[in-house]
This record gives sequence, C-alpha cells and structure tokens, in this order.
Amino acid sequence: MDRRIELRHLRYFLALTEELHFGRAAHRLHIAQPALSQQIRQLETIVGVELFRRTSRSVRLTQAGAAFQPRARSLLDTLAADLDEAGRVGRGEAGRLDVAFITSATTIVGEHLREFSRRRPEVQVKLHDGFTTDVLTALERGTADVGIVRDAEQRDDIDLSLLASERFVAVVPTDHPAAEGDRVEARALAADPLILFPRSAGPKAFDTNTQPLRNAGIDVQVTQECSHWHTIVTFVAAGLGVTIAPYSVTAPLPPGARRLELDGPPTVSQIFMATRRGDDRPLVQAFTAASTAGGPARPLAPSRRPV
Amino acid sequence: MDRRIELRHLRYFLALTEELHFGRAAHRLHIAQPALSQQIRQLETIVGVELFRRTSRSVRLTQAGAAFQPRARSLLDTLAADLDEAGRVGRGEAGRLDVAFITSATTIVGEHLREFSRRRPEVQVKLHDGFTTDVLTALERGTADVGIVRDAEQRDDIDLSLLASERFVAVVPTDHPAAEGDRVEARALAADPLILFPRSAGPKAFDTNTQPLRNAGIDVQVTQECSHWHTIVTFVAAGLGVTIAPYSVTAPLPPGARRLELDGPPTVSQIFMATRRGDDRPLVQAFTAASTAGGPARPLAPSRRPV
DNA sequence: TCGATCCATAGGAGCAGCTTATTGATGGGC
DNA sequence: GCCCATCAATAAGCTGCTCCTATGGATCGA
Repeated sequence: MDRRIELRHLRYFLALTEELHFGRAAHRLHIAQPALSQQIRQLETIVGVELFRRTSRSVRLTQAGAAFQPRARSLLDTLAADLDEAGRVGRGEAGRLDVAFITSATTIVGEHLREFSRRRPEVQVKLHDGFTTDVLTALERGTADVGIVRDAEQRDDIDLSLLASERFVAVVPTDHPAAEGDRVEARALAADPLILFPRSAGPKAFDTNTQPLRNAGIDVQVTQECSHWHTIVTFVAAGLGVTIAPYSVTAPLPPGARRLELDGPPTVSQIFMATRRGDDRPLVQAFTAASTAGGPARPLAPSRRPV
Repeated sequence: MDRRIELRHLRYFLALTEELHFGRAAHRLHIAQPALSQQIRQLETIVGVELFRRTSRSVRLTQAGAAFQPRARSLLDTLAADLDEAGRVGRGEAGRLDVAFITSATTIVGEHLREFSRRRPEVQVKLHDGFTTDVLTALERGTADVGIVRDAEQRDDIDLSLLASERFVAVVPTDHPAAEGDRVEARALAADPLILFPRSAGPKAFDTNTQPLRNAGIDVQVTQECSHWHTIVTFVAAGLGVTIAPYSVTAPLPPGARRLELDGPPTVSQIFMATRRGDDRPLVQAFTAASTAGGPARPLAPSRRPV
C-alpha cells in the first residue's frame, strides 16, 4: 500500500474542499461518489493524516486539510503555467536567444532586434558583440544561437541569410583635397595612407571592403591596422590617412573626418545572419525570419490547457 | 486523446532528462523501456511540443524540454514539502494556534508559551488578550482554539484543565496602618474602601477573589470598580483604597502600594486552560499537555516521503 | 419510528499502463 | 564495405487500478 500521489488526488481534493460534499464534488468531477471517497481516502493514507472530518451529515476540512488546500491549488496553477510556458518555448514564442554580432553591425542589429522583439515580446535576447572570429566561434560552440557577420565566406557548417546591404563610402580628413566635394573617385585616394582592419580578421570582408580601390587599379597597402571602426575613423579624423568603410559605421563621424560617396562601379557590404546548418529550432527560425515582412507571429488567443 | 497530465509524466520526464537514455532511465524507474517511450510521447502530446530530440544514437533535450525541466523538478520538490507540512500540521507539529487569555494571566501564559514553543518550534501561536468574557466568546466562536481564564465556572461546552494556582494577597497604600508589617489579617481591612473588578465581569472569579474578606465576616462592598488589575493597584497606590489580588498581578507594584500576605485559611486563584469540549485536534491537545512534564514531542528524524 | 440524506463498503468491469517480443535506424569495427 | 551492436519505436497481450453500480449504516428531521 505504498501508492504514490498523483495529480488526480489533488484535483479531487480541491473539488471536495470547495464543495464539502462528496456527491456534489463527484458530480463536478464527472465521477461517481464512491470513486471520490476512495481517492480521498487514498490521499489521506499517502499524506498520513486525516484531511476531512466527515459524518454522514457534514464534511469539514481538518487543520491539515486547510493547510494543504492553498498549496495544492497553487501547485496545479503553477503546473498549468509551466506547461503553457514550455509550449510557448517549443513554438518559439518564448525562451532565450543568444545573438553574437560584430560591432560594426550594431546599428543594423538594433533595427532587426526592435522588429523581432515586437513580434516575440516574451523572448529574452542576449547580445554578445565581438569580432567576426568571436561570432563564428560562439556559433560553433553553441554559445550563440545566431551570429551576425559582415561579408562572410560560405562554410559547410553554417547557413547564411542576407540581413542587409549597404554601400561603401570613403572617409577622409577634412583637410584632404577631395574633402571639398561630396564625391570622390577611388583613384584620387591612391597616394593616401590607408587605415583599415587587418586582413586576417576577415579575408572576404577585407577584400570586399577594398574592392573599390582595386577596381581603380590601386595596389592595396594598409598603413595603419586597427580592429575597430571607431578607432579607424578617429585616426582618419586625426589626419593619419583615409579609409573605405561601410556606410553605417560612418554615421556619425567625429569632427575632422568627412564622408564622400565613391564614384565608379558600386560595391556593397553584406550583413548576414549566420546559423548552424540544420538548426531548425523555432526561435532561431523566427529570428532569421523577422527581417522578412509578415503578420504577427503569435496566435492571438493562446490556448489555456486544463490541468 | 485528451489525457491529462499526471505526476507520473513528470517523474519519468525528470529521470530521462538526467539519464538522457531511455533504457537507463526506464531501469531507474523500475519499468521497461517501451513504457517510458510511451509516457514521454504522451507527455509531449499533452504539452504540445517535442521535449526530447532523439535518434537511435542519442537523446537530447529540446529548448522546450530544457525550459520545462527545472520547473518540473521544483514542482515535485514543492509537492514533497507540502505533503510533509500537511503531515506535520496533522500531527500537531506545525500549524497555527489561536490562544485567548485574560490579561491578569499574562505572566503565567508567558511561562507556558515558552515551554510550548520549545516543544513545537514550528507552531505559530497567535495571542489575543482580553477579559474573561472575551476569552470565552472567542472560544465559542472558534476565533480561539485555547482560552486561558481565571477561576472560571464549569460549563457543559467547555473543558477546563488547571494550568496554575496562586495565593491571594492584600495590596494597601504605604501609609496604611497595616503597611508596616509583612502580613495582615483580612478583618483589619474591613473599614477600607475596596477597589476591585465588577462582579459581572466574572462572578466565580469575583467570589473567589473576595473569599478571604468573606471568611473574615466582612460584607463585601466594592467602592471603586476597575476592569484592569493595573488600574486597580495604581488606585491603591494613590491611596484610594485597598484590594485583594492574585499574587502574580502584584509583581511588580507601583510605588505607593505595598503587598501583604493574608492571614487566615488560604484561598487560591486557579488559572485554567479552556478548550471546546470534544476538540481533539492535535495542536490543542499538545498545548494543554505542554504544562505536564514530558519528553520531546517531535520525532527526531522526520520521514521524507518519495513523490 | 420512519424516511431522507449522505458517506463508506463490496464486488465487478473496462481500460490505462505495463510487459515481452520485434522492428528499424544509426554508427563503429573488422 | 559489410556486419554487428546499440537503442528507440512499435506491436500485441496481460495486469492491476480506477471507476462503476448496488448496498450498508449512520444521522437528523418529521
């Protein structure tokens, strides 16, 4: 007789605490009265104490029963909420998403995030900024669920989906000869020292970034290597050289630097969302899908499950 | 197929989250592997999401499963604690006890309470002080579980058990002729105005309290009626008259009043614990029993129930 | 004293959950 | 490259628990 407690016991117990009448409580539970008597008795042997004091004329809660009632009630409520929550997580409506992104994409990530949060207000997004290598490492190791990188190369284990494109622009010191106009031809920068991130930080990104110069027949030589765009444009403003940068990292510019549109065949920088290949988790799917237009993603009336 | 969730599902789910292997988890649960597969599948249809991603080589938690695990764990732990608590309440080892007592018994109630709290540290005692009528009313109405009264008369619906006895003493102003000694004969107070509570506040208590005077052949006439002993002895100290009081309410006395032992046949005031007749709740029994000597009331190793 | 009410008990039936046996898929070893 | 080991899913039958109906027994009002 070492039966274990089941939720049935709690459900029956609570019905009886409310009705204080075996017949009515049983009716409400859609069972016959003897079944309820049995189960309540069983619960009492499990707990080891009398929960109801009954005569043939009345049913009253004992102190132990009175103490147990709110706890049982709360337990069932909690469980219902937990099931609901698990369901939402499973459908990608709630949960936590780790997003790793390169610092130079902060503006675009922010825009995307605002849209995603509107669609999935219950999802907690954890952000991690870093260099391209950090982002990819986080993705590989599972530290991040989604990575956001710029001009990445294709890989077997990673899916890329385009998040945004933006043109490259030139950034020159305000005392540069070309700084008086709004536009510049790449070849006009041939003699200037070039400030840029090291190629090792992202070969494909580096090559894309310098494409306008190579299109103009310039032999690309980086005079000053910096890791952060913020540092690069600051150095430009200080008159140490010029750079070619994706538009979004040049707004705003520090005083002393000036942005110029590039003449010639347009080259774009592409920002990708990167996910592990085969990662079909709903939240990941929802995040990458948030850039595409679409209706509200969550059902209007979340179904409440009986417990 | 609208089966309801049961604790069995949670127990099986948790075992599987820990083992991440159907065979081992089933073994630990003392069931066969297919039974576990069935129940997990059933749980998943109830929740509406996949909780484990399984291949024939591996079993992994999904995000929904990972989100549900700590909640399920906590639910079972909570339930175990709740059952434990209900058991303790049922055995009178925990819970709440409402004790109504007369103000003049404060000292004795305090002593009794200290002993009771030592024995039942988990019981929360709620105290209500008032006059004898308040105490009895609270007991009748169920507002109080135990009442503590002084020199009460027997009643059909209330059980009395003696808590303490104490002698009566006289209290006189320090300028009273008898105040020079330590003792006094009751008849020496015959001419003094008597300060006491009204007889209507408790006829039996009043009669007991005035017994020493009546033994001395004095016709008892209360000159000044007060409800609280504190007020009575203050009036005595102010020289308005004398009184006869149970010892405990005369310690300490305000300046200006002096306590004298009474000569003659001793009369005692009895303090009773009053309970509703037939109230066999363990806490009530334990409280009334706390005055009698006895070992520790709670088992040394409370049994932990499996859930 | 009789009847009504209501909880407990008794005995039987149906089904949920368990069992063993087997299938099917995956991955490692020779 | 084939075979075997591993492991979860499926199939089919059995067991035991929960529920049922019928009845007993206690209490209260008329």
